[in-house]
Amino acid sequence: MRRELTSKGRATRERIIEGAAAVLREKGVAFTTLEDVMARTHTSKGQLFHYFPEGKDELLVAVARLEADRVLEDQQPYLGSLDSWEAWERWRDVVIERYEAQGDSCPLGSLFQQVGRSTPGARAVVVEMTRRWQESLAAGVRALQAAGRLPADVDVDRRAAALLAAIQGGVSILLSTGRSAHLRAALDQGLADLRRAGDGPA
Amino acid sequence: MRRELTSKGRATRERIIEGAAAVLREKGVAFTTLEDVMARTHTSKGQLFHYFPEGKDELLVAVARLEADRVLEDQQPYLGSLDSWEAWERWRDVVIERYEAQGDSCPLGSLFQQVGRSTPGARAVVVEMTRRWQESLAAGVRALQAAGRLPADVDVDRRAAALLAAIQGGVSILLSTGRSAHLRAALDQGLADLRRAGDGPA
DNA sequence: CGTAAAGTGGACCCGACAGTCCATTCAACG
DNA sequence: CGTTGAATGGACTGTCGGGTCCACTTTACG
Repeated sequence: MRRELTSKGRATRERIIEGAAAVLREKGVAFTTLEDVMARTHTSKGQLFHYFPEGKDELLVAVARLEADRVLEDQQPYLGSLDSWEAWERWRDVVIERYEAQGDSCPLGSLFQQVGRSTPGARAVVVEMTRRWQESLAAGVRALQAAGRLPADVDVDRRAAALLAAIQGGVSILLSTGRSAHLRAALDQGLADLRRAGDGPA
Repeated sequence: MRRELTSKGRATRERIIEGAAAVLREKGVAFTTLEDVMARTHTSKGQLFHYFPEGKDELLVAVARLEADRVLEDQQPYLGSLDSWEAWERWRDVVIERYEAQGDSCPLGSLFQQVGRSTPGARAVVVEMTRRWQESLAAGVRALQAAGRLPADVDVDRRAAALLAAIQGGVSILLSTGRSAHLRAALDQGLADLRRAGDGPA
């Protein structure tokens, strides 16, 4: 089903996705039109539909995929070695800083919220993304266990799921209220509790 | 600025808001048109703009306000007396059940996500709603303290904020993936941790 | 070269939908 | 009653924006 693309073609396609991602980050899914993307990427309607025959939805999915990869890749340096409490705290700071910097435009949050329900394939991207992110967190928890800083009976998956939910919830609230207090609280509390699971009883 | 409304007028206004809320719950903000609302409520364009001169946005804010009240009112029986662990668990079950039943249509979530950013007054509604909800949770935590089931040095506000974020995050993930596992995990874990803060060190 | 396929530009179409306007009906009240 | 303002109905407008189409240009390749 994939058309052949020359190197020029691939470049243009890339440019469109990147540009669309930028526009989406600035204006949000709801207020972004194809014309916006065209203006930003110096392309024409023809090209847009040449590279994304299914139209807007297909483009959005492509952007979602890009942003998803980017978010994870972005955190990889921190997510990759969560084997000490200091590492976890550094990670937490990065997450908070990142989202505060973005202010109230979350490339993924809004994208998922809006696109996730409309198209069928889009939801798959979201599910996959969630799975990968949670898996990274779970790996971090396991690293703590391996390092002997956390007892073996901690429910790793539940912890990871709860942490992911904490981030999402904090971001969600940040997006709609403009305040990051909840994100902070959720992560601080989540980490503190995880830590207590180590020091505490058990 | 408020026009005089006869009793008939007030009834119609109510009917419009209720009907709009129903439609929004079913179709989501993005896909709901004024025509949908008109059809559902047996009203005409004229009436819509008669009662909501600012147009769609004003109507959406009205609905958001209604739904916000409804959600809190709905949980009040449980939120109101969170002075035992059993009460907290009952509350958690109700929350999960409620959201699972709604499936992937959250009257508030999507409403806030979409409306919250567009209009200025809408954001205020969201902030207010967040504040009230968190306050209810905080009251519950304090009730636990008062009942001697939780040490006094627990950071009540942080706990409440984290719990709220957990709910929001869980719901957010439920909405975009269709799975409630994260909501469950977040609430279970949050409660377990709160409980441990009571039994545990300290 | 030449020709076929990929790439590019943009005019055009059309449905959807928010919002306007006015004519008509209804109800309160002196 | 009659008149005034609220309540209602719905035709109409304008715009926005996704999607189609086709003419034209560039690139790949024998």
